[in-house]
Amino acid sequence: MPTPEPRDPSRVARQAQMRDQNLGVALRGIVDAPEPPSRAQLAASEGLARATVSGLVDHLIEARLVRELEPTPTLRAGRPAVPLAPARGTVAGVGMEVNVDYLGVRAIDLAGDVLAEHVELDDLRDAEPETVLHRLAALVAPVLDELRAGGVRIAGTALALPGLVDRVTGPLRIAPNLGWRDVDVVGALFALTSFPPRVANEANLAARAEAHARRGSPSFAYVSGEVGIGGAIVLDGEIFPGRHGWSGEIGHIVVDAFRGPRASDGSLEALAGQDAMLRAAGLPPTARLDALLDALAVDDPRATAAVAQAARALGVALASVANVVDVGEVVLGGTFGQLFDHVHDEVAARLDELVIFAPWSPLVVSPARAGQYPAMTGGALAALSTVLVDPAEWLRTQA
Amino acid sequence: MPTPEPRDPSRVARQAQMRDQNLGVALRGIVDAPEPPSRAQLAASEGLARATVSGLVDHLIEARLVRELEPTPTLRAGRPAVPLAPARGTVAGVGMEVNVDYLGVRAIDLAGDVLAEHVELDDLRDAEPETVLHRLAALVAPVLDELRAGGVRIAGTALALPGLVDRVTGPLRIAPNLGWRDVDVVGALFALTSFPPRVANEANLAARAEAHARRGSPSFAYVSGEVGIGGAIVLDGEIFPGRHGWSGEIGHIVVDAFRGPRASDGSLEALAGQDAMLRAAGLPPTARLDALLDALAVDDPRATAAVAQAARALGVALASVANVVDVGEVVLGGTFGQLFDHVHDEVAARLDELVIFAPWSPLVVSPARAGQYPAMTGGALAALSTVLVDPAEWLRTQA
DNA sequence: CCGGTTTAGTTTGCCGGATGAATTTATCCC
DNA sequence: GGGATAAATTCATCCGGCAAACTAAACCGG
Repeated sequence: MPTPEPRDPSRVARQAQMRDQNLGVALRGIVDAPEPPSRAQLAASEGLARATVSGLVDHLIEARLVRELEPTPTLRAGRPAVPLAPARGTVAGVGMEVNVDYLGVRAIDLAGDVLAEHVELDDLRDAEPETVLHRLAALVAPVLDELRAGGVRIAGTALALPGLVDRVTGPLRIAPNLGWRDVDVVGALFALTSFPPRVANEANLAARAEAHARRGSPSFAYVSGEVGIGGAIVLDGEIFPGRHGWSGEIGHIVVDAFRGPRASDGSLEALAGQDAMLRAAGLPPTARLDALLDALAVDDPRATAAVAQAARALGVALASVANVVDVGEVVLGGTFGQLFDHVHDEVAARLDELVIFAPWSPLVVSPARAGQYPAMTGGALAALSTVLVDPAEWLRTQA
Repeated sequence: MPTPEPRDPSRVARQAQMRDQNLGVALRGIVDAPEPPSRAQLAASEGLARATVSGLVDHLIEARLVRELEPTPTLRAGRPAVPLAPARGTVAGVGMEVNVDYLGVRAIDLAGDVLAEHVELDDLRDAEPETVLHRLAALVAPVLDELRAGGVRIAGTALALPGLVDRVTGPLRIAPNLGWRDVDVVGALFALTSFPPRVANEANLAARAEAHARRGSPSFAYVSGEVGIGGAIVLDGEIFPGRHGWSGEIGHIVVDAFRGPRASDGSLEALAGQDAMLRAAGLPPTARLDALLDALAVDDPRATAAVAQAARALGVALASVANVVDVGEVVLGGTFGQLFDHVHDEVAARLDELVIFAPWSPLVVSPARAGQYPAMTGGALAALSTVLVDPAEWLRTQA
């Protein structure tokens, strides 16, 4: 007899799962709601019976994932509703980031409040991974201790890196701008913080923060212009991960295949990366983005031409993305967020010209609004999502 | 009071849905299995209790969606298992296609057998949509009548078109190579066949057939080289639809942004479309692909160069796709399937060179194997999927 | 101040459906 | 013919969502 290969059993419905699933529905309904909903509103909006919701909410309150607010005085007749909101300071997701110019931590609770944050600015190019990870651990460990001392449960930790991270097996594959390659980041950090972190691409996590900042399950392509150019695809508020978490590598799109001997000479990163722009603008490679912005402010012709050329490449690359994954909005973050006013028109023009569905569904180009160090926020949110996706399962692991 | 906006209630679990959902799990378990499974195997592989599966299977047999096969003589002790297989000739999906050179119908049952098929070859460029749809209806109507007379229930119909179709609202937006624009295809065909067809992009449906032919939920980027160049992204056996069903427009990827006055002069379709290849090979634009193949067979230098150039553009475009959506396999269909031996090496080389994750997860380039007119097959499968996704719901609509 | 009205939340009995154990069925093997 | 073995069915149980009844807490009008 052929051994009955166990297929993915996630699709089957069991009653044991039913309650777990609805617990998640209730929790997300409360966390994602624009206004604190009452039990009755929740029942109506999710299509569950009031009795069912009451039981679920009781469970969530007992688990300190949800709290009841004071009934607000309403002018209507009837018993006043008890508004429900995510609990504050009871669970934290911890986002960490190592990037070319800095490293840091940020802890966020279910209500979205920042509970702790530390950033160290430093040039980390070509620093030893081991050294850097020790520094990071030294930054993170006290945060974790302090949170736990305050009764905060740690939902998890997540590290953002500017490189290719294998979602399935964990190790960092390559981070060109850090000079890292095949580093077992998960193992190292686990040893140092006794927490197994998720590790993910910086742009993917930044896009997650961006999606969160925009509420309501938006869909967009996110471009993160740092030293390299990363990106991510967001669909209905969810990061599109691909098989290994290697999706969204927009910087490696080739927009000029016949430019140099190697096809990669025509990649977006080669044409519109920070180094390329500075060089084309006639600035020294050690210059920072501010220098370019200053030059643009005084209408320096070389700077203007450099940015125009980069914007054209960016617009063409993003048009390809839109044609392939059918997203209707493009969000420019990092460098391109700062250069937004200088690139917007060209990017929008290329999208209008090249995206086949533009006549029926015009594309929108907007700047990122997730604030500073979005990848740290996104990492914290990713860690918290463990709780939000299946609170019942998470509570069992905590007990 | 703010009206409680009804959110997407699909996530909540109710017991009424539980049985429906598991009925689908059981049916798909039988249809997708490589070998006809017994009730006991099904229970083991899906993680359901044997009692549960028995009940579900009884229901499916009664609904004529599943049949019991003769127990095969096995040499083991114990009561022999009753193998279960999809029923034959009880339900049909009907796929239709209008393309530049032909139009046709194909009806397929749950077992994957072709129950009926008709194709008419003709040059349909610039033909009136109304005329063509009448011809199609004249081809389809007798098929539907005949099937129904034989007791076959029609799960649905689906039409493949070489253009941009709005998944949400229905009408064809634009089919450049047919010369159609903003045609209400659904309404017209509904009036003619009294069936509301799904309408979808030809490449997306062809990719669906390709995924079906490869069993086991493969992930790949599909390229359909017809007169234009279409494509689709397949993830875990599912077509990636995008918001409107407009994803996978690989032909509109720009690989040479600085080639001509318009950026679209450097699109893949402009560089590697059938017309472009024929022109570059020095063949008249009225020539067909066979002429190019003949020229290649005798090592004609212009033909060889033309195909090499096209293959380079194709490889570069597909590398961008792989970088953005993290797929590990590329399937070449249509023209590129016929040219497979002449383009494979160049495409594979560009992927190896440009896809950032290639060193850790090498890319595979393979020819399509879904047979002739894959979009017709894909359309039939798409129609059948209504039954497979939620058999209980479908049975209710039939009653 | 009190009864009526309205809305929120809880209690209660019911019911559908998954489940595991026990039972029946059908085969092989000695 | 009597185990042994495996498949399929039967049956009592249990879990959890549900509708309806009920309680709670507000407003309002007299």
